[in-house]
Amino acid sequence: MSSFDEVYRIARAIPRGRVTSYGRIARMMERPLSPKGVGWAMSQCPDDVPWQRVVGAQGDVRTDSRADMPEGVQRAMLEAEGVRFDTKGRVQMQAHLWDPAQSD
DNA sequence: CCATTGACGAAGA
DNA sequence: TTCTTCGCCAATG
Repeated sequence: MSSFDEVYRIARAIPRGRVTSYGRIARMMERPLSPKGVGWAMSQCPDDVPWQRVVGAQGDVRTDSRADMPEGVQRAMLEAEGVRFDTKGRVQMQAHLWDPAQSD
């Protein structure tokens, strides 16, 4: 299994309404990638991966910088599954961070 | 092989 | 709290 496949396997396990960060995924791996490595993998993930549930360590939406992706899409998708944002436009990590131990 | 560019993140000012 | 700087690592030309 390649490192990228492991990134996708972990991302697919994130439940609806929960989020995690690039760096956390990096550390969950058997052979850790750098956070940027995970970001690169996510930039070309398969369609069945819930990419919107992966945000920056402080809850930042990072996909708005991409020209091929309309701004606001990630936030809209997350809000549609119940994720709340703070006044600065960041995900309320305290409330939505995914804890694999609970897995729900 | 070298330089540059990311869907990053921690540390310091 | 916001802004810079720097390390990280895979991909691309």
